[in-house]
Amino acid sequence: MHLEFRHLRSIKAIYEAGGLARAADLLNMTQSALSHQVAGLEDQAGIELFVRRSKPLKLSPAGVKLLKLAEKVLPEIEALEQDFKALLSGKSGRLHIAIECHACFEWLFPVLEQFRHAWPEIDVDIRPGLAFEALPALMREEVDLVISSDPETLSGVEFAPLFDYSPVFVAAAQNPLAAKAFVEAEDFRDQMLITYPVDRARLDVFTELLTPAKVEPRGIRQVELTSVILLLVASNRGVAVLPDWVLREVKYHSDYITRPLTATGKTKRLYAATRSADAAKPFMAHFIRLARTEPLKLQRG
Amino acid sequence: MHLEFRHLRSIKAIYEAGGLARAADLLNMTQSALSHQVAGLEDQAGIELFVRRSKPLKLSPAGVKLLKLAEKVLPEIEALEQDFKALLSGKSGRLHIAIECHACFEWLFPVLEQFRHAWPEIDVDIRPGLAFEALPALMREEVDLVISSDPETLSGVEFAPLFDYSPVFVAAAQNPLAAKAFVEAEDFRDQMLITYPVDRARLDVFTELLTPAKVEPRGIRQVELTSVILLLVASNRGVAVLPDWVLREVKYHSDYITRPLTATGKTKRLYAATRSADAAKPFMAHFIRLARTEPLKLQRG
DNA sequence: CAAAGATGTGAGACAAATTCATAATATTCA
DNA sequence: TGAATATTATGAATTTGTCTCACATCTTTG
Repeated sequence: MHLEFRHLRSIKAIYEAGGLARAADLLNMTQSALSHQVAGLEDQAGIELFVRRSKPLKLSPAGVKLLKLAEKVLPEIEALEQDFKALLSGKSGRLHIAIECHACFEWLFPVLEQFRHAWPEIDVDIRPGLAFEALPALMREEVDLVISSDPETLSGVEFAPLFDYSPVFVAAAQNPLAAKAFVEAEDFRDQMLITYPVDRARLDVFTELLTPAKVEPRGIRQVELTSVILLLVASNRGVAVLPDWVLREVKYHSDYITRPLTATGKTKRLYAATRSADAAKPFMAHFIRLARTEPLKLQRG
Repeated sequence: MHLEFRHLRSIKAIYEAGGLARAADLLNMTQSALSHQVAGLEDQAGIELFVRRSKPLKLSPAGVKLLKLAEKVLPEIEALEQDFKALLSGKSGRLHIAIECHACFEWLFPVLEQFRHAWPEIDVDIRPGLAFEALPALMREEVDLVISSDPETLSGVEFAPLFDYSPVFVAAAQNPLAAKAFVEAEDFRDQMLITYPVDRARLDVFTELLTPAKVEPRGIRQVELTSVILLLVASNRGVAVLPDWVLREVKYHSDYITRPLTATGKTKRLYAATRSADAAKPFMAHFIRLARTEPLKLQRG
């Protein structure tokens, strides 16, 4: 049976108009075409849709079923067209975010909470699966925004600066390094280092300090959750380097000490990467604005 | 936007097959045709349905919405086709019954109760609106079965005999006519006659007795409900003539007397009229079988 | 970087839907 | 009942749109 929407529209029109000729008018076609169409459909379905004994065509039982279907399905199509309009106008859309920096959860959640409030139609999601390369995924439209601290010049991708942060050393209060005003690469040589379970290239300790100085810590332990890292640090099972916004609560806690990396401290900048085509969209702009201002509040504590 | 089922099927196939070429196979057409179709649809909708940066075609947000629609709508079409098959095979169908004889409710309800049990798929209804001529309505397929006591030779319509019944006179026990062993036309001359509110031609009292004898009762009161008629009769506000199956409960009740019409009694036969095309359908045959046997149980009390 | 794999494009073949003109049929009203 | 009116059906010609074929273009992969 080769049913098409055209047929549903026709059935509905014939029912509502109460006759072929009037229905044909509604559908902007000739009465003849409608007659052919109905005949063809009845032929295909092998069942009569109308009772022809009386002249103003009347629906048969099968016709009634078809009409019911039409009345259920046709509105759904119109709804879809509305959805598409919303997508085009930018009220609706998708914002799937890939984060390269593991600790970004901390400030991203509050930002997303505010964002969802302002843009309820947008399909928001975070893809923490760092299993894939984020920027290629962005270009393949698998994700729509990438949080990264390494801007690249890439055609079709724009990097918007978000905010600066400092990777900060954190250790237990009883750790010998508490005596120092700041830490250097050499200080890690006899420390157990706790990191997120990601590649070294994405960990500030290594990119900013250890790799350039060719220093290897005594050991490395990979832990997924920020709160667990802090737990282990508190009991002096290791030390860690985390972004300042993560350490805001810990900073004045007596169990911990926090120290800058090197005498001057290190500063890094986070960026939001989006496809150029999306960059102009209002909801994207709004998200980036939020991601610029909200984390600052966290950093200030 | 000129969406068609074809497009829904295509979207679904492309999604499931994970690529144009494989999907085209599934749909029994060339990859090229599918490509054209998708391109055309995207053009119409003015929105891209697929992400083309990566080669095994991937759905865009709009495409996902379309897919969702497809997954909702396509099963409904298949369900419809099943419905049609059921209609054709005779498992499903419509049985709208027109009754010319008003008192038939009494035996029709029990019959329908049994019938609905056996044929739950059949759309059963009673059309008591005696405002219309039943047989023309049958031919126009507005109803599917007519209960009548006047068979006619009509092409395309078949009359199946159901059962015989007697129109029986009923009056209050204190009515003077209680003294008689049977009633005749003349006996009605000074009685208030209670009837259903239908044409005289459809009332047994008139067709069998009064009209041939040219007797007019003292008065006529039209009442819709059988139980109300019996109520009025009990309080001697009038007399009535009702089919025997209606009087089964009343027969041995001390408030009432029942008497045959004329010395020999009158006998009439009820018929079920159906369109010849429907007569062979199993559910019709079953209904008629029930309508032959069930009322007898009522008549016997 | 070349081969393999996948999608896009354009012209022509083909099928299906539509139109026009007109026939057939049903309904209405006198 | 029969003419007038309204409604649906039919057939041939035409238009529209879809599909196929052949080939170009682009991506991915080893």
